[in-house]
Amino acid sequence: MQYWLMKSEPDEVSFDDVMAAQAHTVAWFGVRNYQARNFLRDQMAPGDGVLFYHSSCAAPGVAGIAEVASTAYPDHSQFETDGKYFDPKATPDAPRWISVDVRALEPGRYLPLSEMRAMPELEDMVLLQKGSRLSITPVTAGQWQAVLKRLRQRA
DNA sequence: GCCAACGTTGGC
DNA sequence: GCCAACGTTGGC
Repeated sequence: MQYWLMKSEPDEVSFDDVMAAQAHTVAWFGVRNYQARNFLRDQMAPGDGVLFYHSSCAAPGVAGIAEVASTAYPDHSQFETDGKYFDPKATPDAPRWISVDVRALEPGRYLPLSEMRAMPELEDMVLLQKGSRLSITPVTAGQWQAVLKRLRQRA
């Protein structure tokens, strides 16, 4: 069992959007970075823990707890010729980009980035390293525990 | 394989 | 909107 932090722009897909979706589950598509793709393809497994992070918004931070809900499969959006995620070099026989399904489990107290930066347990978190901008980053068990503890504190 | 130019991310 | 940091592209 591994843990991850996955970034989403709440204007696109917020944690509440996923909670409201059928079975609290959505396809995670649109990852167009090879390192993040490789995490999806090679390392993620159903049941892995996911910190659902809101980026590019007024108060970035972790909005809730989710889990990986499928094995990896080709990202449909790479074949949609009219879509912004279309990749002309991808073919159904040789897909480039990968999706997994993500299921929302538990909304938390919103944990802002500013507060995360002040937590000594998160000092080494990949998300918080200078220049880090990967949309999917690994989280250690210790970091996971520290974040969950905060998310579950009463508001 | 190098590297300059360009594009994107994302916090502020 | 700014800008630092990083990734990708493509000429050579």
